[in-house]
Amino acid sequence: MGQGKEKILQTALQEFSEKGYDGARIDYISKMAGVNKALIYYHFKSKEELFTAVINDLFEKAVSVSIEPTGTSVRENLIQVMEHFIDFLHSNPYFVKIMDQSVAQDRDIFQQLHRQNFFFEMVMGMYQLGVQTGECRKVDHPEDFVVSLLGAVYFYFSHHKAIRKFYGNISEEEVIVIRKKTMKDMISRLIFL
Amino acid sequence: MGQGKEKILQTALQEFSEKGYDGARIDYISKMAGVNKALIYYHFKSKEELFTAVINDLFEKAVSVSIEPTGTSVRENLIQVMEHFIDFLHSNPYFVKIMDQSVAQDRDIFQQLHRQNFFFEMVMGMYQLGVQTGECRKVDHPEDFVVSLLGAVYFYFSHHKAIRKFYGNISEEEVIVIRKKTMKDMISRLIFL
DNA sequence: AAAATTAAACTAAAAATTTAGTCTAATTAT
DNA sequence: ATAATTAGACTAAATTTTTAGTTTAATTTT
Repeated sequence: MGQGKEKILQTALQEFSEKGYDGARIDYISKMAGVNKALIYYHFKSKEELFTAVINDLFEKAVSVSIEPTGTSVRENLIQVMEHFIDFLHSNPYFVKIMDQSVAQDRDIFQQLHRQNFFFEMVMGMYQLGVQTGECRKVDHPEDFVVSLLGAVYFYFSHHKAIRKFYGNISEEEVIVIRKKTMKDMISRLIFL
Repeated sequence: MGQGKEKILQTALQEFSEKGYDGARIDYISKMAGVNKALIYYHFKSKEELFTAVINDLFEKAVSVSIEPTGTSVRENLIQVMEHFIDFLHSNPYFVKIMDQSVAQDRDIFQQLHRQNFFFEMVMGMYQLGVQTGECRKVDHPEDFVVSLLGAVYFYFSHHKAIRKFYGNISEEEVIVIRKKTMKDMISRLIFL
């Protein structure tokens, strides 16, 4: 395999994540990737198939970074998982963008990806374990708490462009540190005793 | 004035919010609105201008529902404002959708809308007042707490399609009640003493 | 040799935009 | 009063532009 295919996928990810499926231009991708347009159609049947390939490629690389918490308490593990989530969103801005583009319009490939539920289920499971071990307080609607927590983490990244200014002139790394601290605080106060 | 213009704006809001700017089709808007395509160009110079008109129209109607908390404590007021925010997002699904479409791609009209900051500034101001009156605890990075809270509220609505299933077979109104309760709980535990 | 890649011109369809004109109700001039 | 004029709302059809996708023949890489 030549390096063309990989370059096309990279560039297409960027283009799709910035412009969305409809806004993305094949001509532009070929120009940016420095390959001939015909090469794109040599490797991929259509724009739709290129998009699908981009998504699958992204998920393969993304989910391969799996999450195996190693702490000794539910609290520790939950915080580990959340920090991992924050790091992941921080280092994969295209992931967030293309996710949101695909949610906003609802592209069918998205309905098929069961990985969407994965994170929710995991956090939910950890909470339930915490209730069993007596570490977590019982709440009436844990699913709503989990959704709120995930939203609290996700929102900053998904609306980064609009939100970032509220943090002033510090580096992105510093923001990430603050975010982790806040989330730790939130988790502790919200669902632990 | 004929009823055409209003009908076009309504239909265009729906179309843009569902398909995004690039995915939206003038043909489809005219068909759905039951008007001739040329009428759209009679009222609006271009697709871009129609989009801008839709956004402005939406903001006018949306922000006219202003928020004047009437409680006697910062806590009460903050909760009132948040509940109002939840109600607003609940009853304006197009607003949320078109917001997210416009944030994802960054359409320039969006940078111009100062109303984006409005809600953040208000909540932030209320928190600072709470610190002065001794109702709220001091946190190192209040801006990050406010962003997190807003995210916790917003996320459910922006990712409604993907998230809704976690709540099971209850009515949307019931979910809203739960959401309000959760937010009240979160606010109390997170920033009040 | 086979696979990967380029170049550039091309097609067909889709979508945006324009044109040239109609219809109607209100306003103005006679 | 009534004829002339106007202004706004609207339409049908044509035009222009954009864009995905193709083709062909040649070149480079493995």
